[in-house]
Amino acid sequence: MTRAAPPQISLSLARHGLDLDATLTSGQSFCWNRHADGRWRGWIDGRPCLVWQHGEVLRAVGSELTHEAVARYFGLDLPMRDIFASFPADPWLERARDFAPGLRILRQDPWETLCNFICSSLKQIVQIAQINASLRRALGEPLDPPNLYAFPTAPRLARATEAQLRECRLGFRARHLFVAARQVIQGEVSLEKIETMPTEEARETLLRLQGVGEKVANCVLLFAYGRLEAFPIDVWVERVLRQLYFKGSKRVKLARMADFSRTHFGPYGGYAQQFLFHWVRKDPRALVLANAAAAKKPVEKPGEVEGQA
DNA sequence: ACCCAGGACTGAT
DNA sequence: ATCAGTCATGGG
Repeated sequence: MTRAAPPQISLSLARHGLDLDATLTSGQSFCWNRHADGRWRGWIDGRPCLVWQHGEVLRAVGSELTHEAVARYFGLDLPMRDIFASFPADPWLERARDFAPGLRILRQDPWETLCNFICSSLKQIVQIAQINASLRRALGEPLDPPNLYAFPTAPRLARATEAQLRECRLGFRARHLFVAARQVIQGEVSLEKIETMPTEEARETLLRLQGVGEKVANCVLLFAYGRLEAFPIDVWVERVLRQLYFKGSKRVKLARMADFSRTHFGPYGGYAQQFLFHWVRKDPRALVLANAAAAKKPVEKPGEVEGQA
């Protein structure tokens, strides 16, 4: 049986701007593979698709894929002008933003995003992508184009044995994922209800899940629920914050850095965080500059606020 | 061999 | 409330 080829979706990026490569390699999504011709094979709202960019045009093909779904996924409805305008006058942040100004925060499926970040602890980004692919192959529903598998649903993961999960190289994260899946299917946490909750309540709800701490909760809030104030602090962000805003002081505690980040970077702090994260990971000069900043002068007075207001 | 990775959980202070 | 130990696994 033959199907009509799905229509090609085309979106103008003239107003909004987008750097597809930077966005898809910035450690927020783990289901995209870049072809040699520059096209990206991946998933939007659980539907397989192909996406590519020619300058100020974004194109996508995939069955049952809509213009609105693609625009929403890439956050093309966000007020980027306001977001940039809300940033503080901060030379470091400006540098990070200028490194990849087309970096955008995605709006991904909450369940898959939750799973990805439960699996993310003490893993490198490439390994998280490998785990995502393994889970699809081992437990996901096979789709029409062969060798293509949907991400396993919560019931499917809860029905799996912990041994099956460990075969996906999850290690100690297998139990976390297994328990979290049960919590979701038993209604202990409703991923749908989180959608309309105030961010703080949404965060508290996510924290009830096994394997979800502050960092993972903030990643899910930011990369799936569009809560742009959520500010995940992983080892990279912690390092760059410490070096740039606390002069390398090892004694500053994480809670204080989170507090500083919220007030300093403002209502779209999550976006600032993503620019900083991508910058320190991808720009070799970032580490040099950050180290130089940290070497300037260690703090003397522990009570003082180091980061410039 | 050694250190690190988009951390969270547990049990002892 | 804070804090070190521990948890698998693969890359560099």
